[in-house]
Amino acid sequence: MPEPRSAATNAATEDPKRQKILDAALAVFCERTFAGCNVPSIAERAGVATGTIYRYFPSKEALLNELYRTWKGELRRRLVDDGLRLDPGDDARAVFDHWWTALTGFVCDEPQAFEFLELHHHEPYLDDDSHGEALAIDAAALAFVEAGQQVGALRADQAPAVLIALVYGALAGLFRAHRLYGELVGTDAYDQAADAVWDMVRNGTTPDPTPDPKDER
Amino acid sequence: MPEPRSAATNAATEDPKRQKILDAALAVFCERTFAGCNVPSIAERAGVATGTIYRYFPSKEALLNELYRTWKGELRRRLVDDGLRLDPGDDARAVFDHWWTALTGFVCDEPQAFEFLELHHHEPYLDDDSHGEALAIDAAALAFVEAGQQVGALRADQAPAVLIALVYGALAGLFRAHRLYGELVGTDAYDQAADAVWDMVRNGTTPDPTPDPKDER
Amino acid sequence: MPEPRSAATNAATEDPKRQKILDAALAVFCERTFAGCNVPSIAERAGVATGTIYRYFPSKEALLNELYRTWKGELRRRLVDDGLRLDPGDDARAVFDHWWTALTGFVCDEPQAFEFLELHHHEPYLDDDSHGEALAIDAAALAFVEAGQQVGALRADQAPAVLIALVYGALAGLFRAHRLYGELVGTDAYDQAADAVWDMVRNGTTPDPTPDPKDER
Amino acid sequence: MPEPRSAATNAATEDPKRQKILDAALAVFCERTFAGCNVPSIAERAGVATGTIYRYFPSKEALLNELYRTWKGELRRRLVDDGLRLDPGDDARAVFDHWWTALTGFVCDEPQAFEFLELHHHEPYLDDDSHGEALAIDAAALAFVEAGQQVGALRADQAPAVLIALVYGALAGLFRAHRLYGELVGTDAYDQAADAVWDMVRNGTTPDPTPDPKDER
DNA sequence: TATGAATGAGCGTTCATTCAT
DNA sequence: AATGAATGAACGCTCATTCAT
Repeated sequence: MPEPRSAATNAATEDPKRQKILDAALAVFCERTFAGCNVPSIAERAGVATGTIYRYFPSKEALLNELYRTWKGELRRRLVDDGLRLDPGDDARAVFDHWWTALTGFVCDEPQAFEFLELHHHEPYLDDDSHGEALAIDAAALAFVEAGQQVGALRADQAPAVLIALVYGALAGLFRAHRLYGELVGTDAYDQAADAVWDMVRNGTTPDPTPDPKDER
Repeated sequence: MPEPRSAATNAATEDPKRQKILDAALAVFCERTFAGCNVPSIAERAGVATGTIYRYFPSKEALLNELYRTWKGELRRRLVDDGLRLDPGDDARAVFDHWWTALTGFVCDEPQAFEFLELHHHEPYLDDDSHGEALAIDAAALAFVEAGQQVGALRADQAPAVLIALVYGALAGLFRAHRLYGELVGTDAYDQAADAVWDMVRNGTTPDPTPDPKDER
Repeated sequence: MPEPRSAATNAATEDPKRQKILDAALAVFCERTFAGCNVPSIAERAGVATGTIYRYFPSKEALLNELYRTWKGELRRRLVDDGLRLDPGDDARAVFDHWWTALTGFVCDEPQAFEFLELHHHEPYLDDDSHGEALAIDAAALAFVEAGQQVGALRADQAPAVLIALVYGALAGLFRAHRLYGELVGTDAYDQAADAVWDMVRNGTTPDPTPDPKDER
Repeated sequence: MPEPRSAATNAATEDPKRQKILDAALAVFCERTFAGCNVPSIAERAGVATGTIYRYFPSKEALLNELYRTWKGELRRRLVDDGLRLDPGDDARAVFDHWWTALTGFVCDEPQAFEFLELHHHEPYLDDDSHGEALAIDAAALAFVEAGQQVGALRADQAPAVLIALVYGALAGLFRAHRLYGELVGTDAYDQAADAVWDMVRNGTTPDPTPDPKDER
């Protein structure tokens, strides 16, 4: 069982200088995107010489992929590995809450990492390992949603992939609003939004009480 | 009902070669992002020589901004200008449907444009006009949501900006899933998702009947 | 005997549009130098389309050379051809005055042409014809100066080429000062300077009356 | 007497690679002018890669200005700073000799630098520092000439600026002849020409004995 | 091991020249 | 004959990467 400590505790990441470079790259990639920044700016942010970067990473692209793999992996760990500890008898809302908490926990603990992932998920520079990490999350989420639908806890009028996309998208939207309009959308908004997002995916929301509520049941 | 003619019908965009360059740039920016592509690749896609680009646009950056302004403007037109035609007496769900239809209509009619906007909303290269177009949409959406909350149609336990972020984010999530897993998430998913998204923002969803889990079934 | 009318009256230069291009090029070359300007700027100044320039001149370089040849030729005409009309019995100061007047006349009548010649005499783009025109002037001047030295009118302590260089250089210096500090150095300065320049080249200036003036005689 | 060490002994110019680039640029600017040459040709001449130029100078234009400022400054040093060491009691010819020697010394020691200055004094790319250096020389020369005129040593029938222009122009003319017809005009011509140039500016040349042409012989 | 100067391919952009109209 | 849009080689400059120190 993996240790749930920070992503920095990867096997490969014991070297503190290596970590400083990764942190600096994360920050710079967020500010200017992968293609929009240059390697010396990462080195400067890390407090090392440009050449030093190439002692730890074979290329700028490899740095991107390591970062992507690491943080997408950390997200997966929070979502999936901890998810396995859930009691199968837990009710649906508890399962949802677990997922939402894991998601928002990641976003609040590592906002830069989340922004980085959002910003670079479509880069043609990502390698198969990076994509694999993303797919692993999707697969786990899919299984949970399908189970939730089968027990009637989650609405069945949407494909599982759609529900996942809606939830993840809603979180990403919240995050973006938080970044842009920090004053209007505080970090507590993530918790408060749980109810609304749950209403989107749960089964049994009362339909619009338009003509005859009985028909709807 | 919005006219489905393309945003290309702008006054400034009658010149077909200019339009070919804009279309090519849209495609290339989507595939490789602004900073990740080079001008000759846009020229090649447009079927013109590199120098020709500069007869129509003063710089690569100007091309990005024209594209951003044009398409964000088209989205605003669909959302806001047509929105004004709504009868103020329309009920909340009808207003929501209008917005959702306008949003998904744009996404389905111009998927590349939507992807481009999603991909470049954070670029430091965007000028004031481009940002202004984005702010105009936000302002209009905010007004609608506040009105909806005041008449009790939209849930009041979330800040207006949060509701907007959740809805827009859900759509963007859907779109991304559609791009990645086209087979699982068809284009009809946009319409079907309307109910789920509406449940997220409307007022009056039955609270979870926590006391008695049996009802949940 | 050539007609002393303006240089524009060359055989090849009857076409007024051709002349407009030459005039525009002269102005633009003066302002920004040959290598520092572009062809469209010449066309704009001439009031023609860019392509039209190439109906009259095979290349930008050919335009430079035609201009150089034409104006250096005009200068030669003023200096040499008119010089032949001088009565061989004229005294030396009259000969000098003739040359100085021809030189300053050219500078005052065609300041832009003179500036152009000064600015481009060293260009590697000049062809043999252009250089030939320059050499023709030098040769004629050389003959006059040698004659002047032999009859004792011009100082013999300097090589003929040196005297020519000093006079021409003094004029060019005057011209440059006139351009830069127009207020301090008016156009009448050219005439006034004749005495000073003549004192530089004539024979028989009293040497410094240092010890014994008698010795000097 | 000025120290004949090169201007390269500037504080900012200790770095030998930087100096190699400056030297190469000087040579290439002389051969092809600023606008007529490209940066790779300078790099090749300096024996470095193109990119290396930009480690030492922010732009091609900055290279031009550094060169102009440096060499115009060196000329000023030779003319003005050493000029202050003159004994105020020195007679006018001695003052003139000092200036002429300083001028010709610079031309003979640094012919390329002089040619560069002559070739680029009119560039629109020169910055304020560069122009300032040129103005400093003019101002110093002006003061000396005005003083010379007031004590009656220099001719008063010409404006001070005119006398300066004539002398500097004569030197430049000599230099140009030396470059073009090296065989006819040797480097010793600079010294020999001092008498002639002095006769141009000093007071008290015998006026032409016009009354009796016989004396002229 | 760490540095940062050096490299040169590749970038965004310009411009002499061409050619369909 | 004249136009000016189009071309693409060449420009000034940047930057991922290398390597002598």
